[in-house]
Amino acid sequence: MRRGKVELKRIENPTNRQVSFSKRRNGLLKKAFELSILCDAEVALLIFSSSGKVYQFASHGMDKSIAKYKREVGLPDSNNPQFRTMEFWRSEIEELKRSINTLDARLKHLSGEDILALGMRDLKQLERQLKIGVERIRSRKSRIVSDQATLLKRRHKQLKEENTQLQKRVKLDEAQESNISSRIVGENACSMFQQRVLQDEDLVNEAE
Amino acid sequence: MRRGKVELKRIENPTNRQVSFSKRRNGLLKKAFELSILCDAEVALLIFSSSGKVYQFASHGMDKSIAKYKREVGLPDSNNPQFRTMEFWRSEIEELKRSINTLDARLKHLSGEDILALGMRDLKQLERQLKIGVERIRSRKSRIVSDQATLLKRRHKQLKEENTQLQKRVKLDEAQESNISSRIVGENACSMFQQRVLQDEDLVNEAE
DNA sequence: AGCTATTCATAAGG
DNA sequence: TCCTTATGAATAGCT
Repeated sequence: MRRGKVELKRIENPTNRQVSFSKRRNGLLKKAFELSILCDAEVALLIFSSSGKVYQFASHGMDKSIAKYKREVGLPDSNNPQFRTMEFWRSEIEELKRSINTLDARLKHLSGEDILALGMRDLKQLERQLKIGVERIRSRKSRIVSDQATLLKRRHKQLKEENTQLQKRVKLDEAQESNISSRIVGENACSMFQQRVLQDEDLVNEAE
Repeated sequence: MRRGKVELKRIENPTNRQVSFSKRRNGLLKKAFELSILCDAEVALLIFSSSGKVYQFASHGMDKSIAKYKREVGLPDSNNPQFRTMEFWRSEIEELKRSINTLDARLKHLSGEDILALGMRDLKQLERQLKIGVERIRSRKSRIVSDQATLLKRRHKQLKEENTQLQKRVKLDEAQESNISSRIVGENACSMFQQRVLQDEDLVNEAE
């Protein structure tokens, strides 16, 4: 039974505080609800307990009421993070789209498309640029071809040397009247030779 | 003096409703305040009157409480508009960046840059494309030159005709013993002739 | 959680 | 809008 009016300060006893919280919270939620019904008002109530739990009442939806609050009270705050972030993204996307348009136009020009609006000066520069590109690509192509030719020559030389060695060995074997172990060595060497030749054919085909 | 408990429905009498709103609003705000003090809770209360006025109480700041609500309640709702919008923008930007990278790579290749990783097949296609571009640009250039040549020829013809007419007129004037009015016509015709010649010289220069 | 004494809130009326 | 008043509602402290 209540003795005297309650003092307006934090209830120090944790148990009493928790009990009071529970009762007053329900009372507040009930009164918020009643106000919204009886007086046809939009009421939004958020209660966070000190232990972190959330209790809420919102007659017209919490998000709707928050949006309304932001609109009516938070409007002059144009440097709120949401607004800034949105502006940032908008400008970011604008910039990216501009980049794409520039790149796309340049690409078309280099392909000889959409060049009707270009003047003689631009056309000449474009042609110069294309010739440089062609030259670089030709140079790269011949570099690849010449590298592969070098490789072929080296392999050819290796093959010839192997061949010489093998012929020597065959002669040696024949002279010594061949036995089983030497025949096996000879077969292995022969399959290695065939493998190399196949690789070289691939290289030649690709370089065409 | 209250007779019987209040019925939980909208108060139809507008005056009574307004008075009740005023009283209950204050009561609710007071109780919200008491709850926050007595029980050490975070309380945020928004009341919108039907006439549009906003009343609020927030023990820890309205924006702070709203942010806390969004964090704790709005987060698991992954299909809320904010989250969707953010995801949409992120993917939009990703896609744009990918487009830019593709265009940039293609542009470099067409300029003969960054082609070390390309194979013989790609290089050949690139060269073919560049040659097409060069051909289109050359074609456009010669079209411009030939158009201008046509224009020059037509003007040349016009000039010759004008010349003939002028010579005839001069002869006629001389034969009639020239007067003041015929001299003025002769001077105008002469300046027109000089102007045309200057324009044609510009055309020839630009076409080089 | 339920009870109860007590204070509080507030509808109606002026 | 404020005051008054009667009365229902809320709730602190206890069990």
